[in-house]
Amino acid sequence: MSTTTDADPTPGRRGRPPLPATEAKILAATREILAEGGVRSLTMEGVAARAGVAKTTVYRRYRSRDELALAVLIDMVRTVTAGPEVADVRTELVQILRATLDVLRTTLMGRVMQGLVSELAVDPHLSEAFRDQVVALRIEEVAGVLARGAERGQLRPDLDVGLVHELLFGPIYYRLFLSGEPLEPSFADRIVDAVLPALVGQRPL
Amino acid sequence: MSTTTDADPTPGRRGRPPLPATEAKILAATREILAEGGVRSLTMEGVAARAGVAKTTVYRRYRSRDELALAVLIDMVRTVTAGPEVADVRTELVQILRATLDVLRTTLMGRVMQGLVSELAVDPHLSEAFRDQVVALRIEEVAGVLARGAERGQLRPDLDVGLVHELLFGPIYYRLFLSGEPLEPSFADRIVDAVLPALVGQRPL
Amino acid sequence: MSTTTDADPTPGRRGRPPLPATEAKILAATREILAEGGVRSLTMEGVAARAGVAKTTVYRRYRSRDELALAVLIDMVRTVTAGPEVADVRTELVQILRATLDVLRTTLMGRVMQGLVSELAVDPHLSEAFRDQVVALRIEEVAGVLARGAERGQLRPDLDVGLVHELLFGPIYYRLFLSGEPLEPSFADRIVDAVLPALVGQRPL
Amino acid sequence: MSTTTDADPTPGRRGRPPLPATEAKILAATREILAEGGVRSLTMEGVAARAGVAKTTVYRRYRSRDELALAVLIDMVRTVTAGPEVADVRTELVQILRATLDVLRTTLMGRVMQGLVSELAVDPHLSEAFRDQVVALRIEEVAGVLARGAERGQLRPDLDVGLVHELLFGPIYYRLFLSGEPLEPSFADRIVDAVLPALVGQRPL
DNA sequence: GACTAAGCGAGACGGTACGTCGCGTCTTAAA
DNA sequence: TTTAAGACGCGACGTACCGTCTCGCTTAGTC
Repeated sequence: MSTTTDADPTPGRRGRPPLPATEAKILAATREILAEGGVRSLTMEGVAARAGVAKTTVYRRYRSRDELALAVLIDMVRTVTAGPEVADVRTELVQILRATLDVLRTTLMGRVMQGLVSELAVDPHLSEAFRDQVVALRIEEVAGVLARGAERGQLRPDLDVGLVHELLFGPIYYRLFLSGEPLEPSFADRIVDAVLPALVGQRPL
Repeated sequence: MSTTTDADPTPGRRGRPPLPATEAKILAATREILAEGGVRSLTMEGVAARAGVAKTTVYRRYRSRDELALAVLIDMVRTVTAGPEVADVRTELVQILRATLDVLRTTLMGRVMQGLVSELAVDPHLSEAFRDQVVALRIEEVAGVLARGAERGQLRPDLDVGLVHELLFGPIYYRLFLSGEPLEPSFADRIVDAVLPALVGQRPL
Repeated sequence: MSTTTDADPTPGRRGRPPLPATEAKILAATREILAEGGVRSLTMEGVAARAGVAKTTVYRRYRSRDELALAVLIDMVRTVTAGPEVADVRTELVQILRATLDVLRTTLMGRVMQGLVSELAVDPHLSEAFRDQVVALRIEEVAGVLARGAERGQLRPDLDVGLVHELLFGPIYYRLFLSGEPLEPSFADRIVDAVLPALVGQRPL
Repeated sequence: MSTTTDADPTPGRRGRPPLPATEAKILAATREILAEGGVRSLTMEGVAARAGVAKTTVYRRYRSRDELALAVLIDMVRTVTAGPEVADVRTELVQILRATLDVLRTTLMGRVMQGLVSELAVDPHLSEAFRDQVVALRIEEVAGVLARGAERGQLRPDLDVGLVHELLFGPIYYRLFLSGEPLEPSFADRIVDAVLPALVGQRPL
């Protein structure tokens, strides 16, 4: 007998449930198109065709091109795993930035971000989703490092996590979006070295 | 991408000369549309209609939507004037960043940049133009400050201008594009305070 | 195309029987939509929504939009009652035509016919049902009049009922479908007066 | 020198004039589709594809499916020529009706009419165009016959042309739309024979 | 009283066509 | 030669309905 007290997921749901295969086909098609031609070539029509799915089915799940692209992006973020915890603040920060640089340089993530950033900057709904599901993770990591650093007495205890996060990641995205400089791993070290002195100093940040 | 209004003195030219008024009408219409609906609503067709000009006329001057937007953007950058030269490195840097923050916050520049950044990141032709005509100016300013600071012995002499520039401006554009935090003037101080220690320290940047 | 509400006495039937209320709700919704927007706006989806019924439920009863419209039409025809039998051929014919004019002018019947005629003309299945259940009734009436008139010696005995029926009703539907002239009651008199001389004359019709 | 007083056809016209070839291709494609599958299968998309023309180009000329079908229909009506003028009323009327029957039976006209009639009955814009460009011609013919007949003393002089026209053509369209009886040529004779007595008699019609 | 077949709601799904927007090119007449 | 005007082929948009198909629930009759 089943345990009748188990919560039935969405109990009153009616109607035919969405096929999980369809979802997967759409995301796969989107990823392929993105890889081949970038965000410029991403169209709802193209995705539907490539996925072997009706246009209406795509629209039923993603109300816009951007929402779809964001879904793929978030899907990819899941795979990014945090590095091991070490005792040294500098090493930890470098690890975090390097992981970000690696993802942006070696996966679709960079191209998708480039194509998505204009929408992200303009559409509040989209940017909220992005911040909640992507940025928040990175901030958490930085917050953890700062907290541990402060405990050990290596860092000032009154640091503004948001600001530190902006100082660390800002240059990376600046390169991705505007300067076009390569996102080489050593960039992580240079950023951390530039910001770290301020994190230990006396003058309030 | 001709944005000059100078008279072209080509002697052997025949036929009707381009009306200078037309150029102005197009740029004005573009600016208005940009202000009202952002880059999303900027279309060649709309610009032509609003300017009371034929579509072909717009195309004759700007080969694409992006080229047109960039022309407006560059047109606006001209108006940004450098602050006065002072003896203090920190003050100079803060002045530079604050000027950038002011322009992005109070003029169309911010919205235009948000709308344009995806194109800028993707189109080499466009990004080159942007870097040559916009970024280069800012780097020059920073380079000047660093040089004077080194002369006075306030700064290390071996600094990488490009890197410093990225550290300073990165966080600002990060806010503009991704985090959505306000571009308040005090942000300039906080950035400079965070980076400055590294510019005077012993460890190589 | 079951339009009967009679209890189906099939003995071996199992499962839940159709709710009679559902049938009524669907027909009512159809009539309303027809009245408001004509046949153009009649959609299965709309009917289901308006009736508060699932699309599948509508399809289970009426396999197409036209079948549904025809059901409503036939439902309405039932209400048309024949006039009293009188001794005068002319009066009887006028009565018949006038009843038709009245129904077409004052009820939904006219609009429904206008919307349905294209389907009626093209779909053999549909037109057969229409002729059997609607036209046949009118022909019967005319046949009765002609027979009684012949018995009394008022009319030629060799008349072609089908032809007479076409001569009488043709002009009415011509107005309804093509000329747009009003279907006023006096039109009945004028038609009968035009056709009657031929029904009594010597020359074979 | 040109005669400056000559009326220049649409003198102030600007822009590229519509290609006549395009018009022809669209109408040809429409005719083909109509012939193959009837009005049911007539779609703007299909017409555009078959004509090798952009959908927008079709819409630029015909704002709806019905307008397009009507254009083809009117185009076909042009080709119907009147029979020779003879001294006998009956012969003339039979000629007219027979011509109509022939066109409806042997050309696309019948099928198009069947498909179009629902729209014709409902859309005032459409029905007006149809009456002005198609029905009016037939009424003119009938009017001519009646007038000449009255001059010769063969017909009553006070006949209502509109009514006579409805009596003559009503039965034909009744067959086309509702009864499904064949439109054989002899039907013309039977109609005329049925109506003619009333046109010469004493009782006012 | 349990089983079972149908009615029924809901909604996913693959489709077709819709009518519109904007693109970038072209052809024309006027300035 | 520039300009205004507008036709044109094209690609994509987002929506409306279509008719079919699962689902899970409800409601009978039959065993």
